[in-house]
Amino acid sequence: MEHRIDRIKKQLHAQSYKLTPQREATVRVLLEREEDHLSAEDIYLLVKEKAPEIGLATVYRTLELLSELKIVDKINFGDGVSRYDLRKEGAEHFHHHLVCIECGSVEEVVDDLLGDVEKIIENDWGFQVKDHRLTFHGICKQCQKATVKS
Amino acid sequence: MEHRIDRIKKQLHAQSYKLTPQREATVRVLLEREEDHLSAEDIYLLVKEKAPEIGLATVYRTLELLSELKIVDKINFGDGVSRYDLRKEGAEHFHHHLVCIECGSVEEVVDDLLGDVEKIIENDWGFQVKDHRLTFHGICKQCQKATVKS
DNA sequence: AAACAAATGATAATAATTATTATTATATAA
DNA sequence: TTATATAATAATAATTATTATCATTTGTTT
Repeated sequence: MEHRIDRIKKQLHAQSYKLTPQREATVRVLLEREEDHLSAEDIYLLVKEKAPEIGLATVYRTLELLSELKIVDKINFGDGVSRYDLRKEGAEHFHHHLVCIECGSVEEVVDDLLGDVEKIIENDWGFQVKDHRLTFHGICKQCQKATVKS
Repeated sequence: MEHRIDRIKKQLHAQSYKLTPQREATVRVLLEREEDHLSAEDIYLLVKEKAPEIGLATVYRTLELLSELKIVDKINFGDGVSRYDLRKEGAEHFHHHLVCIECGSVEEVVDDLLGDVEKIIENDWGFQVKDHRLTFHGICKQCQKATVKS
């Protein structure tokens, strides 16, 4: 964990931003809850446990900054809320998501499955791909089992 | 166009909803501007030209209804606004989008490029895919040319 | 220590969306 | 056809997420 904090610190410094205590507390929450897809409000409440004096606006500002530096990805699953997701270390692209329409669970797919598709987009459409967002909506393993049973 | 209105009318009736004049006006706007990706506010203003007495809430309600019936897809490109996109006739899945990070233009990719990827998701993850959202962010043809010139 | 810039906290403002409510249109049953 | 239930609507209030403002604090440089 400290290693990753360090890396993020360097990424910030490279653009002459500092890792303030508030920013560090926010990053720590993101690291601890890496599997989750937290909203700004969620993150705010969790950061408050570590640093009760922090303001909501600071959390938003920090997330915005981390977003610009591609340290986190801002994603929206269709409810009106933005969620923030740490990029895996060294990952060039944003990972994919499987959203269950029954139970609302969100699973991450880290493999990049879009290599071929991106080639098609670049060759046939002349569109230079920089990043992607891919989300599948469907029924997760658990909910499939539940349906069979009932 | 009348043919497609008719189809939508039937889809509504099948769930015992009616195609009221307000709903029809909304659908007509969506059909006329099929290539665009309009926000609820955009649609409201356009519908008002046909039916000036319509209320914004009705447009929202209509779009919500059409969304549930999978007649339109609600999509969010990262600005805080939901956009509404008619499904192509007979299309099983939502089409893909190419969003230019320079000029903001949005291009549609109607071909379904995800067949193989969906198979992987179903086989390896045991996730039963019902629909997908795929958006590429990058630089469109026009902006690439512009960059070379300058 | 003085001066400057960056970052923060508190809170006001904004924008998108949803809820409420009274009214109107539509369909149904006597 | 008229009475009655139901669905849909317009207007607008309320809510929610996010952004902007601004006074204060922190940290850095000279």
